[in-house]
Amino acid sequence: MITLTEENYIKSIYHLGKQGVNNVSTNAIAKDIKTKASSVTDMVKKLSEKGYADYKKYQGATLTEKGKRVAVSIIRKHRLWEVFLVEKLNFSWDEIHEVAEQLEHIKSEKLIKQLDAFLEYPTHDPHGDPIPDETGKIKSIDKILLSQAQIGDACICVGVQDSSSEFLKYLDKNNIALGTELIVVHKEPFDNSVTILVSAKEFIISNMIANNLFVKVG
Amino acid sequence: MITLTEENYIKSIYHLGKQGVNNVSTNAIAKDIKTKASSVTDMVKKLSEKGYADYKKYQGATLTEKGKRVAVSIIRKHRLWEVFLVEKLNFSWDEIHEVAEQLEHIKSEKLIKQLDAFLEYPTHDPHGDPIPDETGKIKSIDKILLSQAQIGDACICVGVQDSSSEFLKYLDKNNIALGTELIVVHKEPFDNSVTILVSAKEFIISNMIANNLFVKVG
DNA sequence: AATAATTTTTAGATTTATCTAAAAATTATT
DNA sequence: AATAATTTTTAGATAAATCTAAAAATTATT
Ligand SMILES: [Mn+2]
Ligand SMILES: [Mn+2]
Ligand SMILES: [Mn+2]
Ligand SMILES: [Mn+2]
Repeated sequence: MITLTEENYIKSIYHLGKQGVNNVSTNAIAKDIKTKASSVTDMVKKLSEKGYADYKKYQGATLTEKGKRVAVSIIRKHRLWEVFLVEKLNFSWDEIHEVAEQLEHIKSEKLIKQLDAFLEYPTHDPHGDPIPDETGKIKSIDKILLSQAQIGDACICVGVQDSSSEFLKYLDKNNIALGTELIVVHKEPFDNSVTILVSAKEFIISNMIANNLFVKVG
Repeated sequence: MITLTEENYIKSIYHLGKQGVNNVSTNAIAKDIKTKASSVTDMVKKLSEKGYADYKKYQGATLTEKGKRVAVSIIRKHRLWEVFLVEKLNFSWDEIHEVAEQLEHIKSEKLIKQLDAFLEYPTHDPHGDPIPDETGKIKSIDKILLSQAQIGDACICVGVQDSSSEFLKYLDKNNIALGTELIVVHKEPFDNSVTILVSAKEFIISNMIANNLFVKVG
C-alpha cells in the first residue's frame, strides 16, 4: 500500500531528477514539497525501504524502476484529469492544477483507462505536457524556450514551463495560447527581452516570460 | 479545515441518523466505519468541538445544521460522481461505489458545479438514490420495499437498499434493473419469499432480495 | 590544510487517528 | 432492588508524518 504522502514525494523526486541531477538532494525535495529537510530524510529512508528509491546518507535520492513507474502513473493521471477539466468541464488552464493534484491520487485502474478512452486518448495536457501512455511511455516533442529562439524564427507556442495561475493569466491577457504563431523580431541584449510579432502586432515580452514559454521553430 | 476522516464520520452519523434514531450510538458508528468504539468517542468529541455534531457522554451523537450541510454536500458529490462513472465512463452500477468513496472527498466548488452541469443535472444516482441540489435540498420519491408490496401490485423498480456488488450482480443476472416493471404474483407466508412476474415470466425471489429492492406501486 | 559555511542527519516532541485493556455508566435480567 | 450483561469512556500505546534544535558530514573559502 502506498500513501498519498509517499506518492507526492515520489513525484517530487521524479520531477527534480528530470531537471538536472539524478541524485536529488534532501533540501531540493524539502523546498519543492514545502516541508523540512529532516522530514525528507525520514521519508526518503522509508521510500528506500519500500523499494521506491535508492538512498545513501548524504548522497541524495534517485527513484528505482519501481519508483519511476509510480511517478509516471501519477503524472499520467494528473494530466488526463487536467484534460478532462478543460475539455469537458470548461475549466481554464490556470484553474486545473490544484484540482488535478487531488484527483491524481484516486486509485482505480479502470477509472483511468476509461477516462483516457472518454477523452479520446489525448497526447498532451492543456499546458502542452505529454501524457504518458498506459505502458508508461512518454513521447515528447522537440520544443525550445522562446528565449532560445533566434531573430527571424517563426514559432508556434507548444507549452509552458511554469504553469502557475499568474503566468497563465498573463498569457491569456495577451492572447497567447498553445497553438499561437509568432515571429521573433528582436532580442534586446541589455535585458534579454524579446520582441515578437503576434497576429500582425509587435509586442515586447520580458526575459522571464520568454524563459517560461516553450515554442516549436519552423 | 475538515479532514477526510472527519468527513467520513459525519457521513456515517448522517446515514445512521436517517435510518431510525436521531442520537447515533458510538457502537453503531464504530461498526459502520469499521473502527473501535474508543476511536469513535475521540472523534465525536472533536466533531463536537468543531461544531459539526452535538454530543453528550453516553448519549450518542447528532449532527448540527453545520454538520448536516457537510454530510449532504458529500452525498451530493458521491452520487454525482456515480452518475458520471456510469453515464460517461461505462462503469456498471456494481463497480462505482468504491471509486465514488474516494472522489467524494475532492475539494473544489467549481468542479462539482461543472460536473453537475456536464451530467445535465441528474436527480438520481445509478442506484436510484436522490441527488441533493446545490442548496442541499433532497426530493425523494415515494418508494416502498418490494417485500411491502401487495399481491397483484404492478411495480416499477426504482432503487436498491443494499448497493453491494454482490446484490447488484444478482439483480443483473436476473435482468432486474431500475425501470424494470414487475407484478407481485404471490407472497409465501412460510419464508416470506415473493413470486414476481417479470417480462412475462414468473420468478421467485427470497425475502432478503425483496427486502433490498425499492419499487413504486401503480 | 585549516577554518567557515552549508547541507544533512539525528534526537526528541507534537499532532492525528488509531488500538487494547481497564474502568465507569447504562441497560437488561433475574 | 440487586446482579449481570452490554455499552461507552478513559488511560495509555502505537504508527505516520511532521517539526525544532543540535550534532555530524560535506563543501567552499581562505
Ligand atoms: Mn498540473
Ligand atoms: Mn499540466
Ligand atoms: Mn455509493
Ligand atoms: Mn449510490
